[in-house]
Amino acid sequence: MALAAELLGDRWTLLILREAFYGVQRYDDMRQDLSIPRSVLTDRLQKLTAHGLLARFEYQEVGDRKRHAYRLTSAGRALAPVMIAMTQWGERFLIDGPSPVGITDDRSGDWLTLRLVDEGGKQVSLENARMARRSPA
Amino acid sequence: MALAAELLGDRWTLLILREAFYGVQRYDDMRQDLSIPRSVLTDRLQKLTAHGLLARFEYQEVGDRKRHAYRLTSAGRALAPVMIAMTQWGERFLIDGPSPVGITDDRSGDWLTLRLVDEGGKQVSLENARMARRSPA
DNA sequence: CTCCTAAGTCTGTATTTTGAACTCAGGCTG
DNA sequence: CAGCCTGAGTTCAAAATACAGACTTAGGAG
Repeated sequence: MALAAELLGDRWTLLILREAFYGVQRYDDMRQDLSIPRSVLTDRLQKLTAHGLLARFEYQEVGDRKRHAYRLTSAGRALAPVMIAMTQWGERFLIDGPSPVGITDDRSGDWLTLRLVDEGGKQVSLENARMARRSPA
Repeated sequence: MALAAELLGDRWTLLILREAFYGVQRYDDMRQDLSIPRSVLTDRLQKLTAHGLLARFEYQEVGDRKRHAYRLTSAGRALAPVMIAMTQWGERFLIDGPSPVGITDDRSGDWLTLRLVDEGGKQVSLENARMARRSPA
């Protein structure tokens, strides 16, 4: 968790990843959406790429030259629960209502939420959750 | 989510909250655990308190004067899923193995994990999760 | 051969972080 | 009661980062 915090813990990285989740892949689109300074965007994209959360790829639109952009890797996509958890928290404690985007099941269309489940798959409330040290050496 | 990222998105805030989840309440204990500069710790504790994630309280050990320290509010505790999600992600992609702390159900002792569930409470895999805009205005 | 655009790099200034020293309140010790 | 100790800060200068804006580069279009 400390390592994850080190990687994600800065003002822009989480927002850049959110853009990536939204499907934004191009430098200038991110820059406009976020109003992020170019040098910082360049730096963060490089770091995220180096850590394997984003992959740089070339693309070419018809009648245009090759360009490159970024998309989430599987490691990047696996951060979805973090995003969802932050969104759900923000909805409850920051804006007191649903945010404009949510998560759905692409088969049923149901809205999805994150829950704690035990080893048998049963849902457990946060009230009953405790931190515990693994393998009490 | 952007608001949550703004609040949590810095190198130290998440680590301070983790300390709070571990039960660390005192300034100097946090400072030692994290090796965080005093001025930054003071600043972050103030911000977290101002935002209602931590509450400052007085305590007094026998034969000692009153001091104060910090503990999580309910809004702070509600961030647990974010911490858990980050920890689970780190376990899979950063350290490739279980981290030294996990979450248990305090009644059964079962280890708990975060899962996406649909409106009926059924678990859904991340593969089937899509971002969607709410109330297509 | 000049213009345009996406994706950068460069540069000088402003803000933040850092580490180290200093403060302050109160109990304890001699 | 003078000085010491400890937890919880504040203050300061130096270093690192972020910022805004100008500049660069590659290739297609006019």
